[in-house]
Amino acid sequence: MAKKFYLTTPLYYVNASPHIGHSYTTIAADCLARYMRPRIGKENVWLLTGTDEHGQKIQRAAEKEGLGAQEFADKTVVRFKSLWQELDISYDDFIRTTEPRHTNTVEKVLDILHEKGDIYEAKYQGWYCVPCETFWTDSQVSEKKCPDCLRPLEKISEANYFFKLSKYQDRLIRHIKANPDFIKPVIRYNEVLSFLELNKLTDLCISRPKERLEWGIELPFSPGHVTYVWFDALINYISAVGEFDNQGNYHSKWWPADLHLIGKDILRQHAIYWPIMLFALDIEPPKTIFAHGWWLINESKMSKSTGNVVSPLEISKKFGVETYRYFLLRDVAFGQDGNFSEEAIIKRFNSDLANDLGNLIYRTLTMAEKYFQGNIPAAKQTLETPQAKNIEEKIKSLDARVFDALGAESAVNFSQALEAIWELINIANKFIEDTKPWNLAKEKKTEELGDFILLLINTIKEVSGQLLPFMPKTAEAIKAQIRGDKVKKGKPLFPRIDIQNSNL
RNA sequence: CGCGGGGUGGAGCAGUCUGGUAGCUCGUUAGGCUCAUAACCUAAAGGUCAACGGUUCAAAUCCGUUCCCCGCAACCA
Repeated sequence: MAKKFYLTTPLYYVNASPHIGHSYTTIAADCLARYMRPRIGKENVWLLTGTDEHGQKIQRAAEKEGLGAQEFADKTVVRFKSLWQELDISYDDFIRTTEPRHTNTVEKVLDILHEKGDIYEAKYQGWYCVPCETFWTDSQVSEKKCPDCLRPLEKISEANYFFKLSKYQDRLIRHIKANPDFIKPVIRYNEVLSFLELNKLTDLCISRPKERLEWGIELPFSPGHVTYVWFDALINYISAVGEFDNQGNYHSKWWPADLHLIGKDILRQHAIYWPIMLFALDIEPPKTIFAHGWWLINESKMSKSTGNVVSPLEISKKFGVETYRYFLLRDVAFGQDGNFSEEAIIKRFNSDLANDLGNLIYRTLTMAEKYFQGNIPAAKQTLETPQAKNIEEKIKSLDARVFDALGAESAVNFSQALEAIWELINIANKFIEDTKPWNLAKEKKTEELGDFILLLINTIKEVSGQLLPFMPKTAEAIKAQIRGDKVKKGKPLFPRIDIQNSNL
């Protein structure tokens, strides 16, 4: 396993409230960080998240509310931070693109690349919609009308700065081919590679004139321009954990990032722009970029215009944080799209959490209290059944199976890890049925009964340990019921949701 | 003829590379059991594996054709 683990979420754009997609990436990242910490040492894991606060949309949104851009960002960033608190996100650092540590680094990067000749000035032609204050490229426009408001456009030409993506295209292709784990899952790897092989990259426009956009980081070599979103935002991954020296060399104990977790919608920026920026800066690219899928709402893409945006806060309040985390990480294989609905959550909750996990704990502790007055029986080695042996083996091998799914170099598969945990839970439930403890009790076979209970308790302990990164509070709640050599049954952890009789 | 992914019992998926009795979860039905949150356990029903054609002793799996769905197609967080 790696000696250090630096992982990131994207910087979320603060023009609106966080939605389920933001929470998905962040919960996944948190789960991985929690998984890695005990394994390689807390001090060797660094989880970075943060907010992207520059750009036109924020400037506009601020104006709408009669606030300054910074003021507006300050207000929105709180929504993200408090959501992360609610969802038990254990980030190590939270960076905002308006912080000096970031803006300084961006300026430095711009200077270095400008001096090197990888950023150059050029005329830029396109169409401008005066009422919308929006710039459109030729390819976006048809019949000289604004795609948004359909009003006539003005042809404009302005000077802007461009970054030489094209110069590094071949190198990027070589890098991708030499590093099969660079972009994951495979479908995204192929998508990026074939895109690069079939298209010639055009240089990236990285500036906006201040007359059109004021809210951004000024280009050090052209005070009339600010840099444009992606060039600003991506740099956070290095600005948060290191610095450039006077010779323009970057130093960081964390870089290269081990994993950038992103949504598939921002794959191109991360898999093409970002590594090329790093090539130009002579910095090693990240080890892996993993693009996960989307949550669809009633089979369709979540969007503000259709009004089907799901609030993570609302769902976690309704079903519990632990349920929310579990559902997102379990219901679809990481990388694929999923369908989000309350029905789907309830189904998972009832079958996995209430019936399988919750019930296993509850029935086991009930027996421990009923037959042994809450004492965990000492081992007597009387259980020799194949089922018992099987469980013992499964307990021993669970850690490795979860590791294969989650910790191994090329795997980030939360649902597979959870499936492995649930396999043990299900075997334990069957084991109870097969052993028939109620008969052992009637026949006064106390030693067997004791060994049986002990094995179940050991199962539950292992399960709760493995569950920790996914559902930290649940793991704690389970531990609280099994302390030392005593058990103390609490209320059911996941009381079944009765759809008919609930007001959900 | 742009590139790519996919169409498998009611739902969601695995299996396709390395052909050989079609598997998992949920749902449905029947039974069992009582430690348990109407839970748990067992069993059953249900699929011509999109269609057609080919290769083969044998195809969901290989080849060809057709139909359908979904991503990506340059600055969009």
